[in-house]
Amino acid sequence: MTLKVQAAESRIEQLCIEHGLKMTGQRRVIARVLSEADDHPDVEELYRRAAVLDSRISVATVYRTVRLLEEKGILERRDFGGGRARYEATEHGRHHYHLIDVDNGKVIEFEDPEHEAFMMKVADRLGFEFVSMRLELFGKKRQPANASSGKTTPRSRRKGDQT
Amino acid sequence: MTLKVQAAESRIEQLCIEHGLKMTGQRRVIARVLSEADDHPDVEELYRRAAVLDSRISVATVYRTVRLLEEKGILERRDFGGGRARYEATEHGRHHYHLIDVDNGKVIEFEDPEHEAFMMKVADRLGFEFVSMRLELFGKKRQPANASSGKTTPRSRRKGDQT
DNA sequence: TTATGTGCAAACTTTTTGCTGAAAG
DNA sequence: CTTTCAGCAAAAAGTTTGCACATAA
Repeated sequence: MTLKVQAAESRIEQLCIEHGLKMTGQRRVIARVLSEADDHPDVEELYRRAAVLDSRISVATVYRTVRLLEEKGILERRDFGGGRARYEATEHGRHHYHLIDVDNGKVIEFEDPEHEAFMMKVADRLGFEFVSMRLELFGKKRQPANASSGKTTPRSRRKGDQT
Repeated sequence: MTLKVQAAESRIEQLCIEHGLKMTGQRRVIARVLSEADDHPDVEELYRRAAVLDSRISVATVYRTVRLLEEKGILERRDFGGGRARYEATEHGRHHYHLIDVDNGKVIEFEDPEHEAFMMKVADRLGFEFVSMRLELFGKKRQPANASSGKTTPRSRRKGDQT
């Protein structure tokens, strides 16, 4: 009987294995960071989090891994405005979508259960096999009938967006 | 009576004027290029088209203009994968969406009349005022039951995508 | 006439890559 | 043992910006 000494494989690591990827220490760490993320980190942020678990990791590796996993369909790239790509694990069946607050870049997730099925039908009707989709909604927070409109509202594309 | 010698203002130029923008020669040209585009040009492409109409224009100006028009809500930025931002005029009411062929980057447009109304409701329910949305569907062309599977299929992100 | 826009080239930011040593299978 | 991966630093790609001149209103 083999004794399991290491922490169980993370969900993303599982998927990597299923896709036949060679599991290096670095990939395992990045996979774990991704599995534990419940937000939409960009490469910098993934790198930061990975470096905490294992400092002998480089940004280049994070870039290469993230690209690889995207090609395998394990990760999805998002663009919420802000100049850098952000990533989240692909969820099959239980898709969620994003509402981005244009004033501060904050991201709110929402669901629409019928949506994915509908999009698969659209793809099918156009002669395509569904691979993935993105739905991004941009909005401004509605003020709850409170007046002070002289706020310093950042308007242009900013670099450090949240969530 | 004033004689109109110049070509009529382009649709985008109209919008610029309505937004109180100073109309320089360059902006007029870019506005026209945008008005006449029925695809999703990136900055390079806009620059190329604009340079045909007026060669004393620079890429920097195209970047600045495109950014300005996006901030004014006249243009919308898209990311179809391929590393550069692509632009199209905002359409109010008659939104269309994009299906991207993951194998060759080609973009097909499709409509869904109920969709925008539904998204406005979602935004509203979450306490936001609808600003804009993006919907991108990625798919692989379904082979019409014809077998030859040994094709040289480009897989990674390529730089010169179509449409 | 004044505020704003433009061209140019340099700077910046994000992402990719060539090369050499390392490690997975 | 062979093939693929990682680190590093250099380069590429896309986009922004400072400055001096030009131009719209």
